[in-house]
Amino acid sequence: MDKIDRNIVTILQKNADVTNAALAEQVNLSPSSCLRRVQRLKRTGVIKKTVAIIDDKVLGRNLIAVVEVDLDRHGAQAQAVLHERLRQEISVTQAYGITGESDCLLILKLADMDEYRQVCERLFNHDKNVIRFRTSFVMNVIQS
Amino acid sequence: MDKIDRNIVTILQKNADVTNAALAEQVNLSPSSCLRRVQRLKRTGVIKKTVAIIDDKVLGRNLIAVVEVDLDRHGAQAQAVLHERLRQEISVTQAYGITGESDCLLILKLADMDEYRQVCERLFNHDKNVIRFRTSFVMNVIQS
DNA sequence: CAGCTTTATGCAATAATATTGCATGGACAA
DNA sequence: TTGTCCATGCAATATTATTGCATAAAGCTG
Repeated sequence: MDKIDRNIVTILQKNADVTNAALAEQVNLSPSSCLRRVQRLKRTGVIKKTVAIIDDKVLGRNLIAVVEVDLDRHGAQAQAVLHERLRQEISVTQAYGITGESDCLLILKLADMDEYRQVCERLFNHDKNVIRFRTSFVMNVIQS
Repeated sequence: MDKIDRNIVTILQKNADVTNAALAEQVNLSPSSCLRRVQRLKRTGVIKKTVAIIDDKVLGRNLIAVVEVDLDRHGAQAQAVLHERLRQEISVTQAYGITGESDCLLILKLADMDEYRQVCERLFNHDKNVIRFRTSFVMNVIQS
């Protein structure tokens, strides 16, 4: 993990569509050396995967919600159930355990309010460990 | 944007490393037809870009912060300045204008507390429009 | 429904790109 | 120095993406 490797991941993080030859030129390496570095970065888990970024509007997932969740018990056992449910839920794009007022922060990408209602039903209303949750909706995306 | 297109974007959203031939097989198309669909999806902006997902730990950006920001004035003019600064700041990975108690929600990916301090300095302390901000730190990533 | 236009499809040829073997040279330790 | 290890570049090769073309399907219009 030297300077060149960091250079490579910085470039691929922004745009993984570049050809190996173009990438090699940007980092001043021959295509073969560059490729072998990329392969190693993938093999060792530095590059976890590459994904396509899809326009949410097109897929009809234009409604973004931010949910703070307060939990009753913080034992590993009690939380594991919720965590698993969060991972199952396709609209939950991010979920963090956080310090401060609340215990969890979720980012949801939803089709509409009806889907929001359904998700809440599944995640919270049936879980006694969830004491309370507060939702804000995203009015404008400044950066993502 | 038919069923096949949706199928394609769903697959590429999870893994953009698949070869065109493999993708074609998964959606029951010939490689050439499949490729032409992918090209169109890119051309029309459905697929915005493809990026490599990098292990944050490796890059030394292991500290995630969630920041809620309260603004004084909500005029477009006053907000534009902050928005631009948010976009400049490399550690700000997401920024949303939201409903509810606060006005903005930020997700920061940081190297350490010192970087957090510096970012706050740059973003908030010099901006009279920022009345208050509250930060939570991520203890564990449940889903991302 | 026939006739027309438009669009998507698959095949095969071609172009572009990724991948590998191999020889060389630099860095480092004994 | 000498030997080992590893990264590098070149050139050959293997994969993969891309395009031209003929055909078929889907819409449209009268």
